[in-house]
Amino acid sequence: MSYTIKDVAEKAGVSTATVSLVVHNHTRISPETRKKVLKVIKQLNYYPSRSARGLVSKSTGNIGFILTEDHFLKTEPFYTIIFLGTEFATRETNYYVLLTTVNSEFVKGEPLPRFIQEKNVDGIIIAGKIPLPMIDRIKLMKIPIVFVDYYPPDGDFPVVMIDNIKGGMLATQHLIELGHRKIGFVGGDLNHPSISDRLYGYRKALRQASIEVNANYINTEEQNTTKHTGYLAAEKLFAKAPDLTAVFACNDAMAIGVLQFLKDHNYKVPEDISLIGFDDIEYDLLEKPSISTIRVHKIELGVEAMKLIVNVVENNDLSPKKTLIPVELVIRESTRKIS
Amino acid sequence: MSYTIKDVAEKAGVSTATVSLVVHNHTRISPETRKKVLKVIKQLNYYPSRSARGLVSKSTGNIGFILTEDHFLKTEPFYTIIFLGTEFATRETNYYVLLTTVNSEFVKGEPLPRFIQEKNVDGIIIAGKIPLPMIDRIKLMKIPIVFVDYYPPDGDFPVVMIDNIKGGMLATQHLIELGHRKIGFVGGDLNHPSISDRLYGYRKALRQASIEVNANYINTEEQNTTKHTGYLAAEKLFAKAPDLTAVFACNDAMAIGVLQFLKDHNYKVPEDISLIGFDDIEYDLLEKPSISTIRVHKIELGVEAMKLIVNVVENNDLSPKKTLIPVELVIRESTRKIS
DNA sequence: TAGAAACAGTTAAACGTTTAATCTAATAAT
DNA sequence: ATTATTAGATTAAACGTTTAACTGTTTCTA
Repeated sequence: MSYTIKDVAEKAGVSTATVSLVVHNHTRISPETRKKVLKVIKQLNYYPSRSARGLVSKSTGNIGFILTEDHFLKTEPFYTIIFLGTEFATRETNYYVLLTTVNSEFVKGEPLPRFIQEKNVDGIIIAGKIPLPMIDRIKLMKIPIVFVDYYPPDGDFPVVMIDNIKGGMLATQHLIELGHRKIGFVGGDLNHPSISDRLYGYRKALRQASIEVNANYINTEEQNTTKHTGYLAAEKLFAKAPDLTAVFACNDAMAIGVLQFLKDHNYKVPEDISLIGFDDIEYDLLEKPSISTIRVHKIELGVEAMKLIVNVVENNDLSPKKTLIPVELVIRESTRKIS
Repeated sequence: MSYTIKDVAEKAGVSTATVSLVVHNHTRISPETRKKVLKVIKQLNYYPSRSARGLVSKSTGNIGFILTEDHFLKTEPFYTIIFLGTEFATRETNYYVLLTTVNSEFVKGEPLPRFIQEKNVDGIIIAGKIPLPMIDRIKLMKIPIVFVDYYPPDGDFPVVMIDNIKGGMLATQHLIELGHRKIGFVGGDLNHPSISDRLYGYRKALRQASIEVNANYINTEEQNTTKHTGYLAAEKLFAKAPDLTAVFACNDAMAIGVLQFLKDHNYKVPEDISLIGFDDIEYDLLEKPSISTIRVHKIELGVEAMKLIVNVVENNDLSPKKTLIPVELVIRESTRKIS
């Protein structure tokens, strides 16, 4: 076994309490004693036992990370990168992240994730949309929660969001600056704040440029945001509005579907139609033309979520903070000046 | 706070020891007592405290999962799915998975992942290739290890591997059955057992079909297996062997690179050249033609790895087991009968 | 110079389990 | 009828920390 606090105490000629105080940077310890103890700690390569610590402090040192299986398995890595961000952030802290996926349909009475049942987490990060009834159940457990890239309509939790409105505006303004006036919007589930905000940004940019918002230019019938639904949405959109010169898709996956539709129907991108997406999924397997997009710093979403939940857990700071992660326009090959 | 073993004991009118024995399915308890206790446990929704348990049993209940950052961020989800598999498998057990990424270059003296330093895991799963010096350092910590989709040249650890030889043979045989005789192989780092085994399978299939193995048909100069290196490898391959009618790429990412090269050079797939990959990355964003491949059950790789490490941890079963996960041929649009 | 205050460290209880050792009562063996 | 065995339950120590309360010095204050 490893060394314990007792070993350190003996070797340093102090009590275990002193060692503990040194480990916790308590002020009641003289510099010399601190130095002496720290030296022994280093010598023995001592690390406090999490179990012992947890037992007395009634905390686990774990943060739970919940997302739906769909989101995890999604072909473009988005939420997994956010998860990686939380993992990065834990390195600055004393926490560990426990990931679990949940079903996107929550059957009433279904058990909650094991780490919640067993109360083996001090706090929870929920990434992306998960079923509302599940959120209600989790709330009952009285474990602090922060949301990332989603939040439920009611209840005010700390939240980390992409600056979606700004992103929607940037994308639309980019197209406007290129001379486009007939700009389509392809979106998914408007109950998702990320998507409705992107649409809001689109509208706002148009209004600011004194361009009328045309309902025929907007398709938000699809519930999911995949290549496939992007294709379908593009079909409907161009059936209604064949005069479009540009399309803003609410994420890259849909943009790729739109692109496919355009290729299949002999529109040239960007010659005939300009196309812009959102998310900047880092996927080098894609073909030409590369798609202009709004870059989202996924790692940072995770990092901020972790910082937020740690703050809640440690300082019991329940003020429902909302952190916005900035976005940036990335111009690639799929957008160009209107001809 | 939650209820403790004491609460259960009191309410059931027994000692805490009895409750503990019931929880552990010990035989020394009469059926009536067991029933009584279980009822109270359910009533109070009691779960034993991990910390308390860990303290006395000197175990953490955690399994560490290590992979390189490159592998995590890899654009095609492969190792992340394996990780998800381990998470699935934990649901049947009492363990939790702690993931950490490490740098693919290990600088001597660099600290090990935190969960190793702090001894906060009972066992470790290492996924994919990681630096050998790091493995040596980890070995010193005397924590059980299993490898998945990679194993170091020396040392015999329990290991979960894809049935790469079989896969290599299946892919090659498929091409042979379609009438191809001039079949190229595009590979990466031969120090990786997965890749060398796929090449071995390729050779074996050719020999079995009495087709001479032509060194010009094989390119394994690239170290990485990406779309980009696939493209480069295809360039070199076709420079040396312009008469090829089919290519077997050692993974799908490289296959996509090869496909790009072929498109750029006016080869039609599958009319002129048949192309097959390996891995079956589930990525619906790709374009036509869809690529035939060898399907790998990634979830199962993770599940088996978890089973293996739990077996090692709980039963101290150190026999270096090697589990092979079966593969299957998936025929899509990129392969067809030679014309 | 007495008493208060500040400083630096120690003592010991508590956290919630597990488990070896022990006890008790019932049953079996002689 | 006595002893041995067994089944079923309990007792109590141990695991490695944290921390409130305490002790003994030293330094300050009036």
